[in-house]
Amino acid sequence: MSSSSAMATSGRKICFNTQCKKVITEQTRRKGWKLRSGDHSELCERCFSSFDHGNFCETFHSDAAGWRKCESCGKRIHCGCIVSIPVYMLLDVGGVECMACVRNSYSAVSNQIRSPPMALSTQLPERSKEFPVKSWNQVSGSFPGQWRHPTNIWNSSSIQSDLHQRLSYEFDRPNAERLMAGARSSFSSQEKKSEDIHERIASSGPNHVAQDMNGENNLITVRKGMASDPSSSCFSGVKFEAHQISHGNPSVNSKGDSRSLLMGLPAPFSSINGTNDTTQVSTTQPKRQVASSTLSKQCYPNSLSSIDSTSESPAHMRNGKGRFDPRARSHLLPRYWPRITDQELQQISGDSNSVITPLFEKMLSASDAGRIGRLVLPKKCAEAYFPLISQPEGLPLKMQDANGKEWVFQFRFWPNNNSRMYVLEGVTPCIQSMQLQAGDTVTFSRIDPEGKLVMGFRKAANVSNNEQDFQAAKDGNGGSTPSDVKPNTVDYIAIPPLLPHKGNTESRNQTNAADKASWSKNDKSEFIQKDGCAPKFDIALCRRKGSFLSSKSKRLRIESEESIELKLTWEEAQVLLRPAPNYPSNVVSVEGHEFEEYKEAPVLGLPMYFAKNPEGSINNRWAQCENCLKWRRLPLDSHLNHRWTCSDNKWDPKRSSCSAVQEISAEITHLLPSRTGSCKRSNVIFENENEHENENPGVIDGLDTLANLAILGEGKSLPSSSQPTTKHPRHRPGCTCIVCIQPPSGKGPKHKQTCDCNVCLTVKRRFRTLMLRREKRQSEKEAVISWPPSYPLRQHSVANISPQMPVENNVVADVESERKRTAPSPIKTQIDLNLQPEREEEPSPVANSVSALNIFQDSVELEQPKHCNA
DNA sequence: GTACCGCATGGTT
DNA sequence: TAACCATGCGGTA
Repeated sequence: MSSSSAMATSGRKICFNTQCKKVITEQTRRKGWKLRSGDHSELCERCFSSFDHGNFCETFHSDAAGWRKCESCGKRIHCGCIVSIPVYMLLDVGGVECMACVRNSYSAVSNQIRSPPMALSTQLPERSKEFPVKSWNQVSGSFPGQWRHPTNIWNSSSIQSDLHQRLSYEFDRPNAERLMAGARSSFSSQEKKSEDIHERIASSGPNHVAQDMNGENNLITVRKGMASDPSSSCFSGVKFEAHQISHGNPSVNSKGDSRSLLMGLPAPFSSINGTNDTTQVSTTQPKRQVASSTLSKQCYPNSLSSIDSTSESPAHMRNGKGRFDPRARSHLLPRYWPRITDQELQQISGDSNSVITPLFEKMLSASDAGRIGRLVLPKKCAEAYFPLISQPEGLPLKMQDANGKEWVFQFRFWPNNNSRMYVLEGVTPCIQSMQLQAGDTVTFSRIDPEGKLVMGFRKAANVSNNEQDFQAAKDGNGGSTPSDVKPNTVDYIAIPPLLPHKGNTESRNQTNAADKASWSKNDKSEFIQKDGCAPKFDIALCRRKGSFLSSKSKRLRIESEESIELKLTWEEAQVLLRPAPNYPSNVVSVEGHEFEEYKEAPVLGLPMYFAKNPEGSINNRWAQCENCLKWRRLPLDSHLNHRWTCSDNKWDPKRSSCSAVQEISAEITHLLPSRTGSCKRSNVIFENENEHENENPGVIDGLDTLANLAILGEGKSLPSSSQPTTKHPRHRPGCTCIVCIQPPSGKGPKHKQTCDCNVCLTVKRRFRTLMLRREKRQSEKEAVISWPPSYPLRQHSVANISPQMPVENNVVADVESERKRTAPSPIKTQIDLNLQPEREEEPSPVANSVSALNIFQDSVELEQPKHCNA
């Protein structure tokens, strides 16, 4: 530049290309890339040709640094050079993409999402195919007087930023925050301003929505719509810009620069001018296109049927029968976005040539589907698509169902908090005819050109992958009532504890049990599993229900036998949680409760078992390969990795491969079936592998620890407080829970019958509950379980009694004998590891967490009565 | 006593 | 904090 300038006075310049230095004259110089000063580089013809063909950098900078490859096509891009700035885009996910690929990806999306009859598509020649990557030389014209890296403008990491800037330019609103406040809030805040627009739309009927959009006077309408909804359809913005452009200098907007054109005109509508050469506009097209592309995606994040999914693409995408109303969708909450499938559209449209415009959908709430016969309509939907009503009485609204049957509902509203609450009255017959219930979804569409409203439906149980519920769960309102969630209630229950985030056993228990407690206080009848579906483990649902159940809404409180069962399953699952490798867990004590805190998401591992021989002594350890699920016999003192597979079976080379057959053993054959079903393990001890990693091979859950210490005759010294405890798996040194505060079997002071210490109270209380449960279950189990056949449970239990322990401290597992006891002895019972007696019956989170844990522990312990020294 | 109507309340976003 | 909306609830037929 300097050299060029220096020679300017003489009328001769040298080529801006430092590797050229050719003298150029007025006749031979060509404008190259834009400089930071706003001027343009001046090139000789040869260099310009290279520049114009897009290979300038390859020609002159091939040895320079800063070369990268297009993530899509692999084409080399000189990202470290001002010359190449316009020819690539920084990807949000990292990396770069050449404009050709950007264009292609945009075209694919654009072709999918664009509604054919867009207003300006007829006004503007669609020249999106002319995507002159080579023409980036003209980008400079877009930024007079300032240096702006295009990527700063277009390649922001967030799509919203794209929109942000774009809208801020389009509407000349420097404070773009106003525009970018988000679809919801901004629309709300601007709603009053745009009310006139809405009134126009609403008063003119549903059809006029589209008409407005397509009308000649759409400039104001769209513009206001945009102003009212900054996140609104990119199409609106597009049209606005195109409109503006079509009526004026395409390169100059109201601000007097070309940014409006630059920002707003999407590729399909680009190159609209005839006066300026294509390249002048096209220099911004690539960026524009990307912005539009990403913007489009942003505008329709869940338009599964319209963009992302080919299988569910709406009919109009293929046969032109249906189309979405992008403007309208943009200002609706996502949960109301219509997601009508081909099938549904086909059903609605039949064989006619009508155009179906899905308007919105709504998941039926309990009250919607109830007998009241009122379907609450989302306000914005009602105002956008249904006729304007000024009186609360509203007006009758004809609606056709998917079968062509016509219904008449009363469309009305109630004044509510200075607003309106729109309802459709008289929907009960229709809903009943569709056999809809809470949780199902009704869809509203419009058939054009008749303008007929169509009400379709989608059964919740039929929703693929429960996306709909996800939406409802995510959005809260949509599926927040107990009956709403009927079809997937189990999912809702199962999820929260499964979230493998930083947490701990007890806190999870608390949460879990807290939910249970709250649910139990509510309507159990609402909780019915649809179609008798068994509870499922669904990770995807985990996520959504995690957020779902985090809600405090009492509407979500549900209880059922199924839920309890699933919670138990979760309780089991907790034991499978292991700290992530290299991230040992911390244990913190909060108000006397131990919390295991994972620094990283814990790993779900498979359990290990200690198999006992008929005499009750542990003779083998079994672990399950996490790949092939085969059981392998391990030494008792084996130390396992966090994720144990057959290949880790160094103790048995023959079975150190998943291909090796599983060892046939009576232990394992009895072990395996015991893992499934509601019956808990029989004669196996469930061990948390994590505990083993503490190098305590004998560590077994809770009382198992104590019992087996006795069984194994470990009259060893007590673990010091500084040593890893051998107590409850979830306990660590410093734990003050009831288990940890008491001495191991045979140690410490003995408790008298009248002792009312915390431990004894716990035992008393716990025993009562336990025995009731045991009594209930024992009859079932005795009919099924006979391990070992020659050693009935009672004998086995007795066999487990440590000779070290005082008789009165032993647990006698004989249910019959226990049943006869009216007052449980504090010294002839089992210990509830974490129970706080004074809270057990309270529906507090803590109490319930304890209960939840105990249920699981009980289930484990039921056939494994153990000793305690209370 | 029941069903309906209309508004109020409060949870959720 | 405001808006939305699911549902509760009192009044009335």
